[in-house]
Amino acid sequence: MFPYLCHHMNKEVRTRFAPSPTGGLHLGGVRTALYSYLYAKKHAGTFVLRVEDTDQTRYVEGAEKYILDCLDWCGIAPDESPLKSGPYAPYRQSERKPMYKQYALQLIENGHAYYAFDTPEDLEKMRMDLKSEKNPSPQYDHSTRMQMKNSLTLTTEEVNELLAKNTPYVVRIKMPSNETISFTDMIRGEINNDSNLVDDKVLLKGDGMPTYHLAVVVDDYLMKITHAFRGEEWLPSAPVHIKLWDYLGWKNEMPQWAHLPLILKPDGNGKLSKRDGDRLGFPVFAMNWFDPKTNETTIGFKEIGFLPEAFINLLAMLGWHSGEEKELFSKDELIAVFSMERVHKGGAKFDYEKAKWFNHEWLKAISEDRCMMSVKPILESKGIVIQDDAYLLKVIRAVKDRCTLLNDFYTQSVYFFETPKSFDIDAIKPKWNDDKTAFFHELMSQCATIKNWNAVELETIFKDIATAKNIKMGELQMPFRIMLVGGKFGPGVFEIAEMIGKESTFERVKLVLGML
RNA sequence: GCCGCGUUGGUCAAUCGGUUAAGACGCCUCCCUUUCACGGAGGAAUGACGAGUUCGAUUCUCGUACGUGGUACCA
Repeated sequence: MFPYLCHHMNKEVRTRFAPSPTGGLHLGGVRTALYSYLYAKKHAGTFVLRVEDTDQTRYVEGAEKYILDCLDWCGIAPDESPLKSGPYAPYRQSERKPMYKQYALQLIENGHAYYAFDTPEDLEKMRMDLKSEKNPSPQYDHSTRMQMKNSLTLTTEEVNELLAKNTPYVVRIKMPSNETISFTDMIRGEINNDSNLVDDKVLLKGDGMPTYHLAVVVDDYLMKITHAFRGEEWLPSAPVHIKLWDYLGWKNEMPQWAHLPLILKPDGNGKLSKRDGDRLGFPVFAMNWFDPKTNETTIGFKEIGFLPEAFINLLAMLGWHSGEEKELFSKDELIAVFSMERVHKGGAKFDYEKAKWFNHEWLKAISEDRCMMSVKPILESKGIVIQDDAYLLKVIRAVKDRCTLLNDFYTQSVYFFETPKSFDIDAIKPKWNDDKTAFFHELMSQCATIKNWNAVELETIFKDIATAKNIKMGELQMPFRIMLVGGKFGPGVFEIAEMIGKESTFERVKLVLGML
């Protein structure tokens, strides 16, 4: 029925995420990886990570490991990667360097590419000479290539001589003239480009490394990639890739393209960047990123207290929608319902409030054990000593609904473990009087004889004394809360008192009484 | 400048020619709660603009505007 689709339908689905190891892993990058992962898993396929480290000048130590760690944390670890080798190794383009040149040469041989010997100065001169108001950025293309120093304008002998003398050169694609280059994008449908407007992109650089354009085509072919997802910023260079697949004779093996919409900054306009996060106070990287060049650490979603479940859930919903009202999806549910037909075309502004809402929902959804596993190390890292997991579990139950991020558990539960370091005295001092001081002394003396310290009994005694002394409960509960918690928050006071025990309760009451 | 892509409430979005134009986040009000949350019930708020096609356009076509991406020996 659709013969042109058959070659894809019969193949094992293979998708890839191909980041450059140049820094922190951005939200948009994780989402590209996530969609690639979901698509592959939905079709029982393979998800590959290929490191695009062809630009040696931008290489950052540690970035590759970091990216793998991020994917791991998100639960979308690749099936094949530099660390988990597979049938198409190596998975680093720098290690694949010897593989690219032959294809560049093949293109030259077939007349679809050419040697270019222009120096950076030559290029600069051409651009300066041709630059005008109408044409602010002149290109190396069909209109200019015959004025440049390349194997199209030089004789074969001249070219061979330059080559023999090891003259630096690049290989450029020779874009065709007067041709409409078309392809079908999974998200956007048919896209057409005028070949005259596309420049002769460099394929092989002076250092022998391929550019992205050559490498992505060669590697997607060699690695048998069937579906290639990438950011929308690649759309303008897609025609170059389309022609490359064609010229290399691999047209029938070309993957289906999907150019994902951009994630935009919440205010104003433009692509979301690390700077926006710094400015607006939210992370844009998946995990903490330590930049060895600046010695600066940028906060990540993980470290600020996001659950990986929530993180991929919110990312999935940023640019995709199931069509139903359900918004909370586990990874497995996403795999089941994900479809490219429901990916949006337009960019989406990132909304941190909504992101936090997802985490809050996930916090409610996960098991108490799971929650404890995540929270315990956070509390311990802040110096809280946890002797009893059963007690921790009770604390978590008591404060869970009040927490949005994992780190909130600290402020919401420190007072269960230690005496508050500060008390919001201003909240009670103005209305304080001797009657109230007497109330608390009476409370302690009556409680001293309690055999079974618990919230119900404490509350009864508390109320009885209040009634006897004719003081409103509200006037007493708040001070009591401040004494135990330090501030105006937390679960019911009597419940807190029961949990921290009689001794701690009295200790804190006396402490604050002394401050009034 | 040129080229590509996009445009439903403040934000994420449903709708695939006929609806009172869903739902969620956020915001506001009320209830619950003598704290902060959770929860519950309500509310305000939307099809960029202009043509055309059609009995009928948010939906299809064209134009305009706006936004965004690209225009490197960076990816």
